[in-house]
Amino acid sequence: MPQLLPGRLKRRSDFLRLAASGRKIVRTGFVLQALKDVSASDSTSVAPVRLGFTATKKLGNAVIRNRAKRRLREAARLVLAERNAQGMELVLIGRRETGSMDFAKLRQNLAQALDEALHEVST
RNA sequence: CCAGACGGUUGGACGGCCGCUGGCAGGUGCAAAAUCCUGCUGGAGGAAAGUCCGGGCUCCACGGAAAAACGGUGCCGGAUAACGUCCGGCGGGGGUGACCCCAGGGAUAGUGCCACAGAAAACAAACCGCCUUGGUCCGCCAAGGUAAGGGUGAAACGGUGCGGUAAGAGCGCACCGCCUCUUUGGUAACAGAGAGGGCAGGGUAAACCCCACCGGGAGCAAGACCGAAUAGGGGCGGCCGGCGUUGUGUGCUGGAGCCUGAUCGUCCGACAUUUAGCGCCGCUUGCGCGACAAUGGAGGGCGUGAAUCAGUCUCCCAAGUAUACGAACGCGGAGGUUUUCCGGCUCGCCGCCCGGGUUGGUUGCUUGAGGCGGGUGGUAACAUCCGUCCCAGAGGAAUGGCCGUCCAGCGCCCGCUCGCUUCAGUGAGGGGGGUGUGGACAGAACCCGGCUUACAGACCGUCUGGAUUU
Repeated sequence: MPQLLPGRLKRRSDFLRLAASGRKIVRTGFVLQALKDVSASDSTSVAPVRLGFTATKKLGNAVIRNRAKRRLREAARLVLAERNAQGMELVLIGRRETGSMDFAKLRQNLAQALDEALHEVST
């Protein structure tokens, strides 16, 4: 089946909703918040997975924050390509080690966390 | 070669796989837009940072200008769109020097302040002193003169020397400094020279202040356009609708008025009847005419004061009545709040149209005081001319993620050369081999000119001081 292109979460209200009621999974390199997209659950069309990224000022200056977001975005792109996460809303929050840790490890952690989140939501 | 001063350039290179975003071309679509696919091509900085100055641009305010207030700037000249920036000078200070630093207008407009110490901190005074005179119990005391010396301080009323004097003092003189005037050079800041003045005018304006000059405010989240759903606003049409009160419209009754008619009043009045009288006869109770008057009277004229009736029309809506109306209120009803009660809330429904406006979208948005190369003018900042180039435009915010090879740089090991020295070590050097490590500060957000701050290093040029060789 054709994988729909992932959409983006952009509004502050979306992030707050995920933070309040999403499933929260902490791993080295990131914090994952996942939630089933309620707005699209009853419709017949398949909803694309929606992604959001957060890097707070705690991480450092703009260069460090942007690098953390870019690495998370790339890891998510690779991990989501081999999974079906349709109808999910995901938020990835950068941590202090996101920009410097080994990328393969980051990708592996994300895959595990995502599988766990998918399992939890589906049951 | 060492040490240093100043200015400039640069801010790792190459490749592979996978992505993001702008543009162009082609394909997909009847076509436009959008989407998707393919190819080509562009895609962070010297500070993109801090947001400290100055401008462009946009909106708002404002009649022009000035003043006041507030804020800023502050030697002179130039550059510039402008600046608190830059360039060239001047003055002061530092350095052997190349060079560097300066918040550098006014203290003779006025007000204030100057801690501690010191006798005294700005207006003249005198703690220790020095000198003269007088006194003396020989310790010194009193009066006067003086400001050279001592002491305090960041700073003490020009400095040094000679003369002078009781001791002293710009008291006099010379030089230096200062002030005023004149003059020379310079656009000017200022510098030089001369004359005069015995010297006034302590510091602080990064205290108030004075003077000169500059400044309207807010910012691309400016501003402009398009505009979904929902709610709300306005208009039109259709449909349904309980009761009461009020309101509004309409009809009738009603009220008022004009006009007309009738009634009425008055006048005229044909005509009719009656009558005096007259005429005629056929002379019986016959026929004809018939004044005045009376009565009746068709009809006509006039009449407004009032009244009555009818009608048309107009006006009014106090009252009555009927009817219409989603206009108001109340009741009822319905909806919904899980159920019941109470309370509160909402209430025509449907359709169409209009306007405002939020999320959102488009625009502003990158061709500009533009970059590069060269010529000309200028000591320079810079100006100008010619040629050439188009060089990021995101929007929870693209310009990347991962990997490999290499180049600087740094560390370690092996070997080499030279020096020292107890045959074992130690120091220095260049560069050969191996190996590990490894690239700073930092991310455009409308755009420019600056300033400030951060920064691993690498390279180039000019100059200064020192050493060595010839």
